[in-house]
Amino acid sequence: MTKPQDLADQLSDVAGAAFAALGVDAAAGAMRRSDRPDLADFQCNGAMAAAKKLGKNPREIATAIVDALKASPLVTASEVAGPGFINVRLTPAALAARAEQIASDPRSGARIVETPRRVVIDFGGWNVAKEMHIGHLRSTVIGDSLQRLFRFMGDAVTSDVHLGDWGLQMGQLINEVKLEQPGLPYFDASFTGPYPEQSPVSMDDLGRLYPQASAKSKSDEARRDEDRKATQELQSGRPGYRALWQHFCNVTRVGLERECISLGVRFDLWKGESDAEPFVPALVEDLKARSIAELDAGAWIIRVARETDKKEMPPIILVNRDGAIGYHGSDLGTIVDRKQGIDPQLTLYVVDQRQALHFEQVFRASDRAGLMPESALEHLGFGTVNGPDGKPYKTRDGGTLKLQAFIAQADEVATARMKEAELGADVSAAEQADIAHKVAVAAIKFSDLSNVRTTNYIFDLDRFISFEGRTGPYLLYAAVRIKSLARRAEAEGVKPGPIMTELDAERALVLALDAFNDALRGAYDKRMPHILCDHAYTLAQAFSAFYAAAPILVETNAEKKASRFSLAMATLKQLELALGLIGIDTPERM
RNA sequence: GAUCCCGUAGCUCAACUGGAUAGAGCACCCGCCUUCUAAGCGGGUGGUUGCAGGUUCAAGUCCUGCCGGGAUCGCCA
Repeated sequence: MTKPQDLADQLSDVAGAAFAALGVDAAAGAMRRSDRPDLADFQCNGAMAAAKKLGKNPREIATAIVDALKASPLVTASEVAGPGFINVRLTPAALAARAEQIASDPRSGARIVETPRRVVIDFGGWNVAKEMHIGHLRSTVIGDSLQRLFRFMGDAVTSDVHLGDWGLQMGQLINEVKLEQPGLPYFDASFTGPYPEQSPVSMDDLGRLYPQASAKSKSDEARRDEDRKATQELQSGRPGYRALWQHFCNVTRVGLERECISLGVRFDLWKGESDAEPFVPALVEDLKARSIAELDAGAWIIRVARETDKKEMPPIILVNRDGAIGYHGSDLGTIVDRKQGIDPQLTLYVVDQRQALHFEQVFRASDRAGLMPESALEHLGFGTVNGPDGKPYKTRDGGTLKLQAFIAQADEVATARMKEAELGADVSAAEQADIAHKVAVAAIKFSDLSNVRTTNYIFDLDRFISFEGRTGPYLLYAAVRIKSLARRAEAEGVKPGPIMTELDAERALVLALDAFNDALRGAYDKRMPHILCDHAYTLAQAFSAFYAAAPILVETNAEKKASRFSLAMATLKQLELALGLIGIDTPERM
């Protein structure tokens, strides 16, 4: 990390040096925002642990640290509290200086990583022939937030949607189309082409055929064998199947791209499992030659169990007994592809938590095979989206809620809310629709991302698209009020000036702004977007309180007016930055 | 059966990896628009953190055992 430092880091340096002087690791000096704003701005709890190590009285040690802190020009008051808490209150000058720094910094006080890495983020992972539904929201929204965050922190990110386009479901689908339209040339092995350019199936057809085929394959052993065979033939290049499969992919992609535009999500690569296919044969041969892959019950497997394992660790199936490549094999092939192309130092897989075992297996196999070390591969699991019964969300009629319908519904509610509030009456219909959509997307993304990534959550439609309280629209509202303020200020010729922190609300706002860097670091290190959501909300809240308590344009004192205006503008910049990292776009008015 | 995750206010969720008086939002009650957008602000009610032990200056957080819910456990992805 490089300069400038946030207030906690500046204080930590002072306290850390004092601890070091006592022969304790400087890490003991870590300062953080106080839990007790009534007592302090920042606190340090290191004295207690240090006292234990040194066998000394914690209050005695804390007193020594306090003396050092008091000598700092940043500190106006510092004292020992309770068993050895160190409390610090900052000088107005220190707060003002930090506020100025944030106000003038395009990154709003956020630092950047020292050594950028090449990072691949694999998310989305939608399946061909399946329309996006509510269950696909998390990977998309979390992955997108992470790619924005990692880029902002300075890493070289490549995002890849990694479509599910290569497994058994493709064979199932081919056979299902064959049942319905047996006369198509795709099924005629003697047909020499060319195949029709027009797809024989629409997305609606696929949406109908897919569950149908899947159900048959599940219940009917003979049909399943047929599906396996078709899958194997597709994978080994049967022209008719390839041509038909290409139609499935194309038809699906049109719909997926539409959702991406609607959600404001972008991928660098639209690769799929099938793109790993060219890398697999050589990989398999190599692994066989090195005896890493072994033949077992007709399948080529890689054993990944370790003696230290507490749980059962099944081997991965590199090539199944039909000669087809499953998702184990294609995931390894994908690693080879990325290694040869991008050569990432870190790969993040944003995939359902239920696939944790799968990724552990693949990562171990990759490590054993010398493709990429386990340490460079990370599965970022997320919880499932459940209904009120605690089971994966279903609509009242038992079906899945399509993402497109869900977004449309959110748009409608947002539009209705705008009318109700009589806002935006003076803008064009097109702008109104644009605002409503931004509000809807903000509501959806914030609802999802503010949950801890790893836990399941209960999906409540009304709560998801509610616009009051701790919601995406609340954040937009705060930003929009500042934008409105900026327009008026412009018209009145108000200019920003030196920042002062007189009122409690002003102090609180500066402290909130200062916390951005720490929130970013937390969200980045832990790959947890909810920490960013939390920060954005806290900031918006601090601003709303400030906005109510501190008049700006009507303030008669010119210095106060200029200071508050500066604070407002600094807040807007940081709020928009933070929202941008969550994937939320701010309208000009609402 | 084995392994892992979860259990916090009526509801939905936080809690900076062991710190002070466990915080938000919704719902409910009381105030605030002749000052910059009331999708807002201020205040209030609401907790034995599933249960029982243990570790220590300090436990929602760590260890053990229960209870309840969920997920996963070789040729589907």
